Amino acid sequence: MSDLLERLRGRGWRMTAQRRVVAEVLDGEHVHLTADEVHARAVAKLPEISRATVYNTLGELVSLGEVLEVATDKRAKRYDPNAHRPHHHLVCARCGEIKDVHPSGNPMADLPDSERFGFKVSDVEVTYRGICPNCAATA
Amino acid sequence: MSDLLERLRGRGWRMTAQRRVVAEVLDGEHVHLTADEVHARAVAKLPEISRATVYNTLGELVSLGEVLEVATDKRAKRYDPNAHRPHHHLVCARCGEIKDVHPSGNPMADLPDSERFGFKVSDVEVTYRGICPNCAATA
DNA sequence: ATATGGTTTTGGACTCGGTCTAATGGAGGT
DNA sequence: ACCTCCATTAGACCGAGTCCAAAACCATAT
Ligand SMILES: [Mn+2]
Ligand SMILES: [Mn+2]
Ligand SMILES: [Zn+2]
Ligand SMILES: [Zn+2]
Repeated sequence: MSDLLERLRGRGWRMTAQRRVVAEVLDGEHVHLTADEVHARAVAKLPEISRATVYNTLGELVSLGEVLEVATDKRAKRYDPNAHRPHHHLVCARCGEIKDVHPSGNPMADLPDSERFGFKVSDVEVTYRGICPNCAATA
Repeated sequence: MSDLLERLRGRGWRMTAQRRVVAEVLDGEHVHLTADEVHARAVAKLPEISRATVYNTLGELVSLGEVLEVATDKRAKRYDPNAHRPHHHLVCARCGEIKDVHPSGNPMADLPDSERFGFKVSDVEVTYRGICPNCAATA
């Protein structure tokens, strides 16, 4: 049973068949699907769900803070249900696979005042890039 | 006179009026223009330059390693002529202004082996987000 | 100077990811 | 049952970017 689903129910979010399948599709570890991937998997469970509803629902989940938008490549945004434990990403430059990672160290502290240009800095995002074992084998 | 222009000439890149204006537009510090911004500024100097040529030229400059693509927001890619001194970015969450920054520390070393999932990790990209002084004032 | 052929430029059609809208449907509250 | 919202839907629309075939341009050979 989906963690996300539990939390949403707990928050009194109105549950519908469509919203349920979207939440179900987004369950798991290292899940970073595009909207169209979510739609494809949702259709498998509920054939008539529309693309618009998937976008609407994803947008709401993001507003609720239950899902994160991840923009690791310059193509489609990806949706990440792992919103409650802060993490960064490791991306395969060939196939695009994305893993959640938890680097040690605090990059925030590594930005000296002289490099802040008067900004109030509130957030830092780290993206590692490389080649996944699968792609390395299929070189 | 443009540093970029010098380097391109030195590499024997065929220079044309269109390519020159694109290279000129891309000169300077903390420059991170979208393709359409480059086009707009190029048109000011050479009224009939086409959008396609701007895209072609930017693509070539990227292939040559003379310009970097930066994807700090999920909208248009930005083009960064500061390709020869590695750096990261500080982005204003409100207006989108982008500064080049040089954090201390080595985020690469902060990713333990147990968090690499067998990837051959080759690159890391750090994006700081905050509010620029200008936007803070206009709150 | 002219001819030749490869390279560059161009406008427009096209794709892709995403948003918006107006109409329809359905869940709850009375 | 009825009414009022909210959710869902199809499809039009949009911005960023790519692709293509035709035209213009440039370097060189003659
Ligand atoms: Mn993640
Ligand atoms: Mn930069
Ligand atoms: Zn891979
Ligand atoms: Zn700002």
